[in-house]
Formats: sequence, C-alpha cells, structure tokens
Amino acid sequence: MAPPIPKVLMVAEKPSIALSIASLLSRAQMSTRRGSTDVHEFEGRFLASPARFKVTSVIGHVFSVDFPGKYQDWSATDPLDLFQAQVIKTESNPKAHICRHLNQEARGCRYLVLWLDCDREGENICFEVINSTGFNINDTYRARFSSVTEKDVLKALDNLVRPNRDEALAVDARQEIDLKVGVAFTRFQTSYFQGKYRNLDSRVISYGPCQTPTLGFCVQRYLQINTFKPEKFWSLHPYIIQNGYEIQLEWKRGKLFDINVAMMFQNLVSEDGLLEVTEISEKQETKGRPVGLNTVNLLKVASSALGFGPHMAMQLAERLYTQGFISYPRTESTAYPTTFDFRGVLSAQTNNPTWGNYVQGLLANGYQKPRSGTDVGDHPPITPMRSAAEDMLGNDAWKLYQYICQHFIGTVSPDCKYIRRKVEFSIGGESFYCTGQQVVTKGFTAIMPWLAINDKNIPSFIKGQKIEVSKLELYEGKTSPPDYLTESELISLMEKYGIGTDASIPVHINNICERNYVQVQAGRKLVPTTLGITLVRGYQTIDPDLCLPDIRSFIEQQISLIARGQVDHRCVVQHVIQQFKQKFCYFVKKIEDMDALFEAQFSTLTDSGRLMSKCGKCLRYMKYISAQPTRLYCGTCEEVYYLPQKGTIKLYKELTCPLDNFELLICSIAGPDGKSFPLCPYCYSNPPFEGMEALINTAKTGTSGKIGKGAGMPCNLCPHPTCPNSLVSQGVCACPECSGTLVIDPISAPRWRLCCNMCNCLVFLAQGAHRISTTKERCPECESSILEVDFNKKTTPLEDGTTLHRGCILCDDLLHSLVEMKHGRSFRYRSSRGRGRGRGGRGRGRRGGRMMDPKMSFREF
DNA sequence: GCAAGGTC
Repeated sequence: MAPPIPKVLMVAEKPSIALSIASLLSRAQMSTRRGSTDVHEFEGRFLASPARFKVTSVIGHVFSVDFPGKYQDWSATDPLDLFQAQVIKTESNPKAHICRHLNQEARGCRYLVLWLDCDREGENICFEVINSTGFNINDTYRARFSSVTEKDVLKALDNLVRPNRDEALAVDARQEIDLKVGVAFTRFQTSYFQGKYRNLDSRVISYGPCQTPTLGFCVQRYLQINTFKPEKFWSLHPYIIQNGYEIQLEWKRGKLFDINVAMMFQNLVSEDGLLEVTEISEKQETKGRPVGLNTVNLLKVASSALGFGPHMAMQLAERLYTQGFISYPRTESTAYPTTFDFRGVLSAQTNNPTWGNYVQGLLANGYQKPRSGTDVGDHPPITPMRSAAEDMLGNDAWKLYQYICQHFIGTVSPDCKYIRRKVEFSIGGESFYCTGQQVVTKGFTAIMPWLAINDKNIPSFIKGQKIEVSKLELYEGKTSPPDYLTESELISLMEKYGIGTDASIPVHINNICERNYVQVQAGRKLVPTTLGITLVRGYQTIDPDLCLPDIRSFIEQQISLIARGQVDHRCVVQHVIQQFKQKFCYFVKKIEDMDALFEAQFSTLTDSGRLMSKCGKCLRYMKYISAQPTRLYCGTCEEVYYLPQKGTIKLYKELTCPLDNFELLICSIAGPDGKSFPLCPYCYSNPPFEGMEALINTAKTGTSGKIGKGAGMPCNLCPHPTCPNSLVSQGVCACPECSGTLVIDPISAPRWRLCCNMCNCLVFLAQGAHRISTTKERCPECESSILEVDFNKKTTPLEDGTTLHRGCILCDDLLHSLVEMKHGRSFRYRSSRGRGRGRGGRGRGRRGGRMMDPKMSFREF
C-alpha cells in the first residue's frame, strides 16, 4: 500500500494572515473549520511531493514571562531577590487555548512551516509554536515573506529556511530583563512611597525601561520651560511702498541681542534713507509628495491634526482594518511593494463625493509612481481598501479613514511646484530682503489641502532701482520658552530613540497618563503632573540613567549581540541583570534623596485627614485619608489600614469588632444599585480567619481594597460565630446568582434590601417596614434564616393590624410575595435540589480544623 | 498591584 501523503502544518502570526496564505496557496480551494483559531485545509505540493496542508495561526505571542507563584506576594518578596528569580513562561491568553490548539493540530503532521512576521518577535513566536507542538527542528521550516501577495508567498514556500534561534533568544533575553527590572523597581517604589503621602494619587508607582524614558521626555520639556529665562532681542524692519503696496522687509542679520549695536545699525540705515535693489532671483521649488503611510506617522497626524490620542487612533484603525476598509495598520514601512495594485486601490475611490473626481483624473491622466520610502520588510504602508461613506463608519473612524485615503492619493499625485521670488536690498551697508511665492502645480496639495502653499505676491522691482524708506522700525521682541511637548513630538522622540515599537508606543503613552504622571491638555500637549515631575527629578538626583532613553538602547544593543550569535544568551542576561541589580541597590540606598523631593511636594499622612474611628490597639482616633487609595491612619501606632475604594465611609454606631476592638465603619455605595455593609478596619486589611483570602478574591463586591496583604474582608464575609454583624448573624440565604450569600443591608431602611456579599445581586424586601432582622431560627424547609419583620402600623399587610411577623423569605407566602429582585430574575425556593444535607451553619465554629464555610450552608437548597 | 511585546 502506498504511504499516505504527508501532512504539513502551517502557522501564521494572526488569523487574517493564515486566511490569506491559505487562499493564495490553495487558489481559494480550501475548506475551513473553526478552532481556537480557524484551520484551513487543502491539498498541494510540498518539497516536490504531494502534501496535505493545514494552515492555522496563533494570535501574537503564545506565552509571556512571569515570576513563579512564590514571588507574587509583594510583602513576602524582597524586590532585590527578583533579579535572581527564575522566570517562567505562561500562556499569554489562557482562555484562547492556543497551546492546546497547536498541539492538537500538529498531531499526525509530518512538517511544520512557520509563517510568522519577519522580525525578532516573529522568530521568538516560531519557537513558542515549536514548543507547543513538539516538532523536531529538522521537520520545521520558516517561510520568510515581506508581503502577503501570491508572488511573495510562493517565493517564500520555494525558499524555506530554518527558524533563527539566536533572534528568538534575544527576545527571551529582552523579556526577562524587562520583567525583572520593571517589576523590581516598581514594587520597591510603590511600597516605599505609598501610604507615606496623603495626596499621592497613583495606586502604582511604576517603573519601566520604556515608560520611564517616555515620561522623561515630557518632564525634560517641562523643566526647559520652567527654567527658561527670556531674553530681549531687536530687529530692524524698513518699510517701503512699491506700486501702492506697503511691504515690510526682513533683515539679513535676523535679530540682535544688544540694543546698542541694533541702534547703531538703525542710525546707519536712517542716515542713508535710500534702499537699492541689489538682486532679484526666481527659482522653482518643489514640495515633495508624501511617502507611504506607516503607523507612527498615522499616530502623529491623528494626534496633531485629528485630535485623537494614539490609543484611540489605533483602536479606530484596528476597527477599520477588521472591517476591511484599510490595510493592516501596524507597519513601519513607508515603501510600497513592487507588486502593489495602485490602480485597483485608486479605482475603489472614484465614487467618493469629495475626492472621486480627483481620483478619476489621476486614473485617466496617469498617476505618479510613489517616492521610494523605506521597506522594513513587515507590512505594506497603510492604504484604503474598500470605499466607504461617512454613515458607514461613524464620525471619528471616518475622519481617520479620510486621512488614510487622502494620504494614499497624495503618494501617487504629482509633487507641488511653486516659484519662489526673492528681492534683496542694500542700505547703509546693511542687507534686507523680501520673498514671495506662487504655486505653479498644486499636485498632491490639492488632495491634502492643509499642506498647500499659499501664494504670496510681491510687486515687481528692477535691479538697481532706488526706493525710499517709508518707515524704519526697530522691533523689540523677547525670546519665549518652548511649549509643552505635544503627543506628536513625543512619538517622534520615541521613534528616534527606539523607545517602544509601532504597536507599543501608544501603550507607553497611555501608561504614563493612566498612572497620573502626565495629563493630556488642549492641543494634545503632555503636561507632567507633580508626581511625574518629582519622580523624574528623583531619578535625575540619584541615577539619571534611569530616566534617559539610553537605558532602552543599552538593552537593545546587548540583546542584539545575542541575535547576531556573537554572545551566549545566558551571559548577556546575567551581565545586564547584574548591571541593573547594582543600579537597583544604589537606588534603594539613595531613595531618601528622592524622598526629600516627595516630602517637599506631597503632604505626609500625619499632618492631614479628619478623625474617623478609634484604633483597637491604642484606643485613639485614627485619621481618614480621602485621597485615593482611601485609608485610615493611626498616628500613634503609625499604621495604615486600607478601606474599600468605592463608596462613602462613616462610623457605624460606635460598635466595635469583638476580635480586635477596632470601631466598626459602614461603607455605603450610592445609586439605585447601591448597598452598604459594615467593616472593621483591622479585619478588612488583615482577615482574622485562615483561608479567607481565597474567598475574598472571588468576591466581586467591587469594594475590596485590593491593597496590602489580604485586604478586603468586610463583616459580611466574616465567619465570626457570635458577632451580631458577621456573615453568620446577618446572612439570610444563598444568592440566586452566584455562590455568595444574601445579607441584610443594615442601613437600607425604609427600602429594606438584601445584598449579596460576593456579587452585585440585590433583593428588595418589605418596603417601609420599621425593622427587619435575622433571628437564630432557621427555616425547616430551606434552612434560610427566619426573618423578623416589624411592619409599619399604617401599611401593615397583616390582617389583624398587628405589625410583627416572622417567616422565611422563600417559603413564607406573605414575605415571599413582598420580595422583588433587582434584575427581574426569579427568586424562589427550589425544593428539588439536594436539601437537608444537615450542614447547619449558624453558631458553628471550627470543625475538623477547617474553617466553617463562610458562604453558609444553605447554598444547596 | 508590577514590564514590554505580540494581537483582538
């Protein structure tokens, strides 16, 4: 029997590329099935033999690096240890199950062909795929293609190479270095400064080899502005009247910074009084059409002309791309591939109401070959694909699409040509001039009118002609500081210094905004905040390298040694990590120098905040710090207690926690979906019962502080057996929507409600009742806590006009009829499911060494 | 809660 034809697995970097490659190789004769990513199958030839192809893709990196679990606890890890820590690779997107998908698709395949982007990251993803599939390197090939065109794809398949392990290892090195350096500095800074200053409004004080130099650029400009000393200058401007027009002439010397010298020239000129035309020149100038549009230039235009931040611009571009209106928006290249179908792309634009006629003209009269640009070998420049109308895209996306179209049309339009005239004059031994210009060919500026050159007419002169000075002005000016860095300028600087990539530049800018280091102001100018300025000034004081762009270039240059196979990967990582470790140690040693700057800018906890509740340790009042993250500060014990970050905090009836004697607080979240719950400030940060952390982490109350070790246990999660505020006392029944428990909201009167202690579920009870409370009794049917309701005398539903009623909200007809679910789901006793398991919870303490289930036992009704 | 890099 003939051997079965071999199967070839091909993997691309993203689903769209897999689809294109499969369509090209199969001439659209493939079958497609769904998986984690689509798989396209067809028959063809591979290595000169018949073969069956399967083309699928990853979605970017399969893995990312992290520290093992034991390093995840901030308080239990010395950041210094991170430099020596092991790093592990975990799946970047566990829900996508890409690793499993690749492994499954690889089964029964003889060969692996990797169609990843042709850069270091792509090479690294090659090995991620190899590791996920377990292919032997001898059966693994790499296709190198610079565009997804039939010609390129076929050429790549005929010229397969091997994946480049050195380039992949360079990326591994970068990942490890970035992780260790970033996380170590971030954790140290955050822990050091947070909780020390009241108005420090950032939850994380991050450091990163890209984000920090990015911030550095913004602060550098700020410091330039702040230290700028204006200087006076003077300039001489003679005026003449020629053919009835008054013209101001420019001085060849520009400006002078010494008034005496300037006045001397003024005298010379005014004594002469007669200008002589010494030179008349006319020259044709060209303003060149643009090269193809790459991501960085798109982002710059989006920020400076359209008012979209890079983050938003990329989101819009991404959507336009997935909807097929534009080509792939992440590219560095500005050169079109030789095979680019200009006519096809132009033809799609002939119906556009704004530029359709212009495009028809280009098609009829011949469009220009675009300027050469640079080809980085990634993707073609960003161009329109399908034609669109404004109502198909929405306002913002339309603006971006419009620009992309205009830019593309501009690249195949003629250059703009204009005539520049210059007339030079002499008087008293000084030279002056005036210029004018006249457009001959609008060229691409017809379609990109914001780049148009304005005509400026000057009257005609004759060489040797003498003209009287009508007025002589000695202009006094003042040098002015630069303006804040615009986002567009920042993008240029980042590109120039190699900070980030086309895809990550928006992320870094977004980061420094979100961390509250800079703010975007009108005109998309980046104004650093006090925090941003203080951080950078701190680095400048301790170790300026930390915020300079060279820190990135150093890493890049080191890992390039690996990529070129010149130095062993481990050696480089060790060397670089050692350097950063030393910098880190020095930074830690000198942190007080930075702290001095913080002290000057921010108020310490001790001198701020209003008195709130009593500390259980020293019995003195603690101060409430309302700035994020909200917390209590005990000045006597010098302790900080974090609080829920949402809602208002008040003292709760001067009640105290039976465990630690701290006064209880009540947190109320306003609004129709609001709720309130008591908490002990000490227990909230330091849950008293073992095993609570895991539970707290699953509670989606939106209120847990998530700060400090084990933060986030309010009383409604507390399993204390006798405290009247604990879950055990206040819990009523299982939440119908999650695994939590419904608890009485103690201050919800008269709109009585139960709130889930884990999710946002709300259940409204008898409205207007005087009092609703739990009792120690339990419903024999469903084990819910029996409620005691004291109805209002006027509105009581009880027949004899009495007000007191006891019952189960699920099984008691009267109470159940008064229950109303917030989101309209049914809420009733389901008798068919395993009840009576006898796990009576209330009043029960520890059993068999394990914590009592704090969700209470009536979960399974 | 932490970096930077892919992509969605």
